[in-house]
Amino acid sequence: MSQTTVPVKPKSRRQAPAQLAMASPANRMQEIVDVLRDRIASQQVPPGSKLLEQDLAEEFNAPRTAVREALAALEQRGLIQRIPNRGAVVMRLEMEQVFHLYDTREVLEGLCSRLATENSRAESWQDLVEMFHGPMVGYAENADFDAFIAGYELFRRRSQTAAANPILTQMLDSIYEKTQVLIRRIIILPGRAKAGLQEHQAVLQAMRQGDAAAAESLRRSNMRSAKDCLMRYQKYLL
Amino acid sequence: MSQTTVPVKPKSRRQAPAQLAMASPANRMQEIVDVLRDRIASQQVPPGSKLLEQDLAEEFNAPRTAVREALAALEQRGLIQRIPNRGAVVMRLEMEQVFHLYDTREVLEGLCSRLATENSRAESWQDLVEMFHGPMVGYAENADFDAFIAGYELFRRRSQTAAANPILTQMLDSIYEKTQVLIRRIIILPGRAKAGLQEHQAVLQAMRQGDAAAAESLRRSNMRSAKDCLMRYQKYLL
DNA sequence: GTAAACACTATTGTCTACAAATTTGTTTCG
DNA sequence: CGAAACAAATTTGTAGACAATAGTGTTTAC
Repeated sequence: MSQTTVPVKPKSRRQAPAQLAMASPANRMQEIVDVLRDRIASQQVPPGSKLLEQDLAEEFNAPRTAVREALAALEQRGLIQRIPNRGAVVMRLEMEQVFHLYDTREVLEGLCSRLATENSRAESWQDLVEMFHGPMVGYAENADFDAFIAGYELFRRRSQTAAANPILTQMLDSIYEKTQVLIRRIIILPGRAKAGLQEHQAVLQAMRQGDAAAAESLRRSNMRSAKDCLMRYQKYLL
Repeated sequence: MSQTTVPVKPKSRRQAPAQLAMASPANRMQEIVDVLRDRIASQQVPPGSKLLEQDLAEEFNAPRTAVREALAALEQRGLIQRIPNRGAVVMRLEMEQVFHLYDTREVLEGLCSRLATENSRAESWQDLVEMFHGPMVGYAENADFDAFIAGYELFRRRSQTAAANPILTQMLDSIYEKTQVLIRRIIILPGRAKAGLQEHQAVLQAMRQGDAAAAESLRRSNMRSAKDCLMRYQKYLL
């Protein structure tokens, strides 16, 4: 009664073609955003670089308007900075900001581990437990960082999926896309790979036992440890 | 040496007019975003309403392009939904999403209280302690919800400022602008105002004593308590 | 009388042209 | 020879026009 019904009219006169799953406004623009996002995150385009609208328009065979919208999106995500009549430059991340990112990431990752543990059966983590006690040990010892990082990302993806919280996922992703480049630099620091491995093992053990509180606490410790390492060696990094 | 220098040229030939503090691309567009944000957050425009580009363009005396950019920004912030050739509607928040928001908010508010405590002198919270033991008690008893909520917001602002973490601030704001309407509905629930007041008093006491860990823990309890209240009375709310 | 087919209207999406501002290059004066 | 002033070119910002698509109303056939 008091429920003010939606102005949406479900009067199905002509069936909708049922292809609603597409990108909202322009799939063209979204592609530009994705490509630029990858380039920035992987530092193919270094921080401080200028992004010219016309160049991008020619490269993507798109009108300048589409590029403009893409740049607006990237600005909102904090990946580029646009100065009024001077164009867009790739955001440079200062050490201070990195610390802010890691402080925030700490509590979000903790939440993610907790929710993942609460929402899924304890046995479902068995394969990851085995992976982090098996192959991952080898990757760490042999300094096979690509495989090692891939393991980390599998853990993250699985955790996020199990946590089943879109808001959380979105926020974590917005942090990842800014700090992605740092992971490769942290992992090569003295003792970091081994420490990270052990910490992940501890988190996974808690998850395997269904101990959500421990999983959260251990994951947060893990993030703090990574940040500490970052602080100790910051002069060698940025 | 290995430091790839920026393509930015600090060759100061003609001094910049030093008015860099303005909104990035178009201050016109930003205004439209802000106004629409307020209307949506305060539900002057109810969920499910259609937003017509032309109407908005006329109202703001702006070209449709500007309105379009504003809508794109609002979509990215999750306040509206744009369906390909059908326009933009104000996002409706489902109960499930509200719970996701509160789970995430819990850990972020906890972090905020902890950082605020760590970064500022313990004495600096004295005035808020007094406010929450003085005037705020009266507001709660007399059901003066506007003043009560204003007190809450002062606490939040002060905490955020003291925490001094832009990333955190941004994420909390993005949660606030979605749940803002709920606060007025939660506060009137049986016993909620009084419980919230006591919980805030506890958090402030911890902050006043410089106990950052306790502040974080108590703030998280506070958020959980609010969420519990929300769950218990959800059938009366959304 | 109901349902499909057609035409019309309204709204969104895309593109091009023009205006404003900034940077770069050149010249001139001390 | 260096610094300021001027001019040209590049680049961003804005606006409006055109095209495409979805929704609505009307007609027509069974």
